[in-house]
Amino acid sequence: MAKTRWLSAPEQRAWRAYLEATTLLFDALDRQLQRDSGMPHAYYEILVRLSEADNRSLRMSELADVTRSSRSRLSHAVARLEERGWLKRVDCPTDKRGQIATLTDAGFAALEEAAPGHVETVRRFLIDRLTPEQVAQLEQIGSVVIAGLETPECVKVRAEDAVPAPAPA
Amino acid sequence: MAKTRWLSAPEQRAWRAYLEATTLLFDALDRQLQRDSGMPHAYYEILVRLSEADNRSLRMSELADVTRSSRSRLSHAVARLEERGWLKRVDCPTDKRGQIATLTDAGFAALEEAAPGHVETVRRFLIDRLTPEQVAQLEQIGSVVIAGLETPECVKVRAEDAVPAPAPA
DNA sequence: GCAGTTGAGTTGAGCTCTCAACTACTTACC
DNA sequence: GGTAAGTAGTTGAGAGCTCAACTCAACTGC
Repeated sequence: MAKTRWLSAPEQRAWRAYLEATTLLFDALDRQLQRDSGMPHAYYEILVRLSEADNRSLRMSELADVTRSSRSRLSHAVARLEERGWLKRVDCPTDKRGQIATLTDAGFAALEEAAPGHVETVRRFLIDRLTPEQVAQLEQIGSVVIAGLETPECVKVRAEDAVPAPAPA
Repeated sequence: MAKTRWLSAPEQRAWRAYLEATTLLFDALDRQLQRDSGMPHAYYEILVRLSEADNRSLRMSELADVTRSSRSRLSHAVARLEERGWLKRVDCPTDKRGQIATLTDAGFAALEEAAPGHVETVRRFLIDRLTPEQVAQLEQIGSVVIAGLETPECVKVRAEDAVPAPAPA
């Protein structure tokens, strides 16, 4: 294995600031949603994505893709959400292996109830603290990272092996 | 309650890009560490912070602060790490309520073993994808968010109430 | 038309994290 | 110096997540 390329001082500072900020922020968001709406953030995301889809419905695998969730995590989560009556699952007519998750009216109502407090928290702890330039920078940085992690090659790596391959320059 | 200030289009894009990138990245980091070193990222952070401290030791509450962890989470985590022999706890001589966590040689060795693969992954999926300007921007953004979440007022809010108070402008 | 393989989704065990309750000690105040 | 309030840390129950194993359906090639 090649000699480790440790992080430089500026890189280290950036990584730690990002890590700490994100830890604090995500914890705060999860706590707010859990307390005020009785759901973790991951569940909120599922409701949001379903609410935006045609017929408020998505195949499980599409839902997993857009929420950046593993199949297993989604399967567990959807089971819980179905127990609460916030969505229901029906068989896919064109592919008998498939399941389609549909947001119920109760689920939509729960989302409408939860959204204002959540958005307020996102604003308060993130967006409203940044300049418009920083908002744009954050989008740019996020996009680059997403691109790096969703190529077929990296999806594979993510799933099974992160050994330093001849990384794309 | 005041009318909700929804996110503008650029704000929404930035928030979602950040959220998705972070979800993917943190999942990838956790998976790499779990697979190659048998520990979650939170445990790695604990080992890192102890290794940097004087005498490789910190009070539980200081360790909780620097790792941005709740007391409870840290207490559970330290108990697991102690079972593995990676650290040990001793009573604090000056405050009988206190406990001091100390990294053992085995813990230090585990960290040395884990670090290269972890740093490689951070580089590969984050740092090496960014320009030096973006690295600096990320540090700036992170610092602003941390500052907003660690003021006494917000610590309190985080802990008990995120209702839209007359937020600092 | 029938193996073998791939894809969709689920399940259960094990682990981490959260929340709330609790013990034990310390500090402040009178 | 004794009580009240605050601080340090732990604990247990409950919930969500990960990993690996599994079922069932759809392709693929012959």
